[in-house]
Amino acid sequence: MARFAGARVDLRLTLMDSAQAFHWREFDGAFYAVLRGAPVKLWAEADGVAAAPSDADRAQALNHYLDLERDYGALVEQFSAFPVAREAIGRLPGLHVLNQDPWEALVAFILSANNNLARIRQLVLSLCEAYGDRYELDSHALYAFPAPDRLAAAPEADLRALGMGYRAPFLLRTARQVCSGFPLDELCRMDYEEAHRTLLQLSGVGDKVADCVLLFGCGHASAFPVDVWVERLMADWFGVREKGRLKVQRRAREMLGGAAGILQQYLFHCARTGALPVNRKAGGGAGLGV
DNA sequence: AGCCAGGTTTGGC
DNA sequence: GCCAAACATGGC
Repeated sequence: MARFAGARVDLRLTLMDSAQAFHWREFDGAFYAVLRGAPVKLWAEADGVAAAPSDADRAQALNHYLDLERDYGALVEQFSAFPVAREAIGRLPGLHVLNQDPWEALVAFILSANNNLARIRQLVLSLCEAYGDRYELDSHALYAFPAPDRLAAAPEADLRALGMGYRAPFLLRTARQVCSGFPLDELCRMDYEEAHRTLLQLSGVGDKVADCVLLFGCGHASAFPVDVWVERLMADWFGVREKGRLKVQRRAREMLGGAAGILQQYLFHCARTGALPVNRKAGGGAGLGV
């Protein structure tokens, strides 16, 4: 068993409740998924996190996946110019931004378009169960994310039967693009602008989904996905009331800098859960008195 | 019944 | 470049 002593990450919040990954499952207080072709179990201990099964490579991979290298304690100081940032960060101790596989983030967030969290999770799990390799751990069946070629070979009607709806052809086209040489693994080495521009070539990927892939799957911490909630919160809490979401994204990245995306997760979660108040109509707000 | 959900695509100016 | 409509599905 591998131990990550002193790890402050809140597993349930980060893996299940923060809407950045959708394929983790919880059994008896532990969290299970297939990572890099092998099933993993994570659970909280008195001082840190434990993982099984364990080997040196896996521990190293998990350390990165859970973003344990980042100094989350420094975030409040880093965003001290924005009182609402302190408020949001303080309310969500242990929320980390995962370093996921870019393909997995890409698939999950294509499915996220104009969709709700419960259904995104259901679709991702269905996709894994239908096309991913099956594993078993602690007598629980676990399914890996299907590789691009597995998805590319699926009939569109079958994807629709799983509930993908109009996103089925997007997913198919993107799977084929990835199979025929799209540089998914090089996005992490490109600068943000180039990586963002490159992702827009994929079917079903617009500005927002591209930013999710960059933030959750490519280590681009400055990527700042602007969805309905973030659009509202940027208007209400930061006074950013630009017309389009891309403009809001640009303003936010200027204001918040290299870790904009990390803060985005805290803000997004507070807005979505109502922990901090936002107006439903974007731009209508009187602001927050903090 | 109608609106909403971590939007994108398409087609018209 | 900006704008509106269409797009599947399920929960409330």
